[in-house]
Amino acid sequence: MVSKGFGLRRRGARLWGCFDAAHEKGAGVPELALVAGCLFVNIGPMTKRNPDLRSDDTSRRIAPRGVTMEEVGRLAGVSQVTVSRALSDRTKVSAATLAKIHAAIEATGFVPNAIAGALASQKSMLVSALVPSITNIVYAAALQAFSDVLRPSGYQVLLSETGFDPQDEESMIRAHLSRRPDAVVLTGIHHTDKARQMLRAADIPVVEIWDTTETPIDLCVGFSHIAAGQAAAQFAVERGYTSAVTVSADEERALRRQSAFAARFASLTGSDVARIGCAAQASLGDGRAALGHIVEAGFSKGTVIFCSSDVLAHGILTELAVRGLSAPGDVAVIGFGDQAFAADTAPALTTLRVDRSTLGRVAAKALLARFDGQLTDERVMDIGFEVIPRGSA
Amino acid sequence: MVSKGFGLRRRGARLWGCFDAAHEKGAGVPELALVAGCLFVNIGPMTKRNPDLRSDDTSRRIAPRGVTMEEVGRLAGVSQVTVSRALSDRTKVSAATLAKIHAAIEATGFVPNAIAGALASQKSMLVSALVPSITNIVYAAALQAFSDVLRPSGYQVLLSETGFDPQDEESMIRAHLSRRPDAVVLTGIHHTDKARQMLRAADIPVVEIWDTTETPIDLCVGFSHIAAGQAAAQFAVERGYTSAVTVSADEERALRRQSAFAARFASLTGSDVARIGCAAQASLGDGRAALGHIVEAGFSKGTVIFCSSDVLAHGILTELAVRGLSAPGDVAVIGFGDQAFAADTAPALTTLRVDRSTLGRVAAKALLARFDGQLTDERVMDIGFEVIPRGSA
DNA sequence: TGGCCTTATGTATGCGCATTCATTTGCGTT
DNA sequence: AACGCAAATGAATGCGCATACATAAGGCCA
Repeated sequence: MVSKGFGLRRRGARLWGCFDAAHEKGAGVPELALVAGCLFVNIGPMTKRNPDLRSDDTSRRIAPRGVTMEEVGRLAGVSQVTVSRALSDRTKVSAATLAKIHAAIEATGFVPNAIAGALASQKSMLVSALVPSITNIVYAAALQAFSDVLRPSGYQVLLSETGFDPQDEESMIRAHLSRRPDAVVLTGIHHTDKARQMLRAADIPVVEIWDTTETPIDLCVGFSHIAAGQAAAQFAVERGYTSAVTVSADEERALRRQSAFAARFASLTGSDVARIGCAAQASLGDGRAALGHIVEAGFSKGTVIFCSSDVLAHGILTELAVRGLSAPGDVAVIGFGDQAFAADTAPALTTLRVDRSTLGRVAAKALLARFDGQLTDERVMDIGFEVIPRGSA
Repeated sequence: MVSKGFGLRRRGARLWGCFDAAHEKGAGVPELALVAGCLFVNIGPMTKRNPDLRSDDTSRRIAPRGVTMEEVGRLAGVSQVTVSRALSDRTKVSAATLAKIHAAIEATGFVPNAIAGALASQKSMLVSALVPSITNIVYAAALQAFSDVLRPSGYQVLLSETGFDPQDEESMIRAHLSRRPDAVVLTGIHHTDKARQMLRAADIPVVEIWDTTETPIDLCVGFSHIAAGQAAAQFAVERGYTSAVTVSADEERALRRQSAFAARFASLTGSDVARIGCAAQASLGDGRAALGHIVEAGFSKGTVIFCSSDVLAHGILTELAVRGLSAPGDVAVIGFGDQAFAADTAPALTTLRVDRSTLGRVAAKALLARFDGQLTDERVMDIGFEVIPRGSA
């Protein structure tokens, strides 16, 4: 089935133009190159600090270090503080000084050391985000919006995948907290007790996203999966479908939607709702296979299939076409998420839209408000969802 | 088209079980709670350091700080160094001491401050990664594998999106370098001069991924997009197709594959290859539209369509079905990427596979080797690709 | 002219940890 | 008993920056 060999494999590098960083360190900046070239011998630990020698106390320095504010200041004829001030608020130094400092920065290629800044100021300008999977478009899209809102304010997002296991999440939380983020974003509302305890002790804003709860750790931005499942059932009944099957990924929130759909549909129509499950990361193939099961089990006229994701629904549509069936004529299909492709399937997919960008944006803005000292009484933000009726149901 | 209102919007939070972190700070740890509760008055700057008072020099401290090694040590009856040692290498302290330290850590909820550690050790244990888009599955998948390999060694990945503009990438690089990462991963081989200069000055490993080049900044892991395009053309010709159209996203690497395909196909068959373009983030709808253009322009028997991504190819297949045409009977379709759904389309998609996980893994292992002091002569690693013949061509 | 405020800059300090060197203790050896 | 050595621990130091406070130089008004 597979033909190999078109690609080159493990070709050794040809080192044309090869660059050796160590040799060019400080190039173009004679003053610094000189310093960098020095080799200081170990003169032993100083038994007391001698202020007069402080700036020359380079004992034990063997390897050249990066450019510091100290060096930039020396070049500009000012002290380290002035450089710091020039960078944090240009109005705090005179125009002439600012110009000299910028020139020195340009000449040295100075890049501020945010680690030192964070240690001194107790602000890391880092926000931790933990999601089950970055390859899942729904989390990635929310994070994209989240980062885009935070970035202009100088925050960077430290991202990690937790999988779907709270225990793994706990150890990731610990790792993240060691970096002293200014806030933490978690996916979902189920976390270990230990995790909640560590987060409380960290005493920083925490946002739980993708769900709502009456008992948030701190802030919460999401929507009700139960309401979503119920809304889909309501919609299906209003459209006149009298029988339903659910296909769901094995993932907590998806299962909650599935159950809510099934319960509401059953209570409205009196008919039992069959359930089909598949992996947590459901694929197009899973959807196709699910329809296979449904067809083989036999289904009545007027059946609707509620899927936990648009990908599964797309698989259902694909398999329907392959079998010469069509939606909604033979069976109706409802997806979830309103992913980019949902409007372009054939037929176009009826689905529930959750605005992932809004989710990320709202979470980010809530954090910025907190950083800004604003105390909101609104701790749980429900971004809702919409039923998007298209051709498939 | 859209029915709204099923979701609850902006519901105010009910603050049951509301938690106020500030009030519980240090709860369960009397010793620390006591310290945390103290309010130190400003006694002015010390004119000289008094070693005897050092540990009590908490002047100006108003807000309680986090637990430190110092405090853990105090509780365990040892010094800060010993705590540090216990955490970095448990064999460096006695078993009894280790136990006391662990007990103290447990009691205080101590989480090491990686910022301070990074400043002291000049190792941030952070690797920067810059990709055009995290919502693009191909980058996300590679990053997933990349992180998974680095994590066991204690490294975290700091991720940012650059879009497709080298200028934006440059400013992101600057922001990342300020965090003093231990390595940087970039997408592609086109970067601004300033960016290359900053990276050289940083004097850390740099990996360029998703492409190959004769002149890497440092390391390079990817494959040849030109070879890929040529391989697809070769395959198409071998399959007997005599006419070709290319559909490509407006993105540098995709365009390079397109050009290589077109050139090789033309040289092998003597026929001109038409080109259709679409947005950088090509969608299913773009693929459908592209087939619309192709059909309306008219196409001959034996035509193959080479797409820059599987998504576009999927769109082509979708539109073919809608128009009552089929692949490869009416036109053949070749995708690129071998995404998860490619094997499950109808017909299954013939495509070029690039192992995204391998890409990420190889890049990560190359970095670990460098961190480990291994100097490789192999700076460019070509992970190749494979043509995956399925039903569509 | 003296006092006072403002602007611009410098000095001193410590954030929390890793690291280097010094010290102590315990034990075996001659 | 004196010595040597290893294991365990402590003291001192600084990483690079932000911050609090101190100081200097003008400008303004009474």
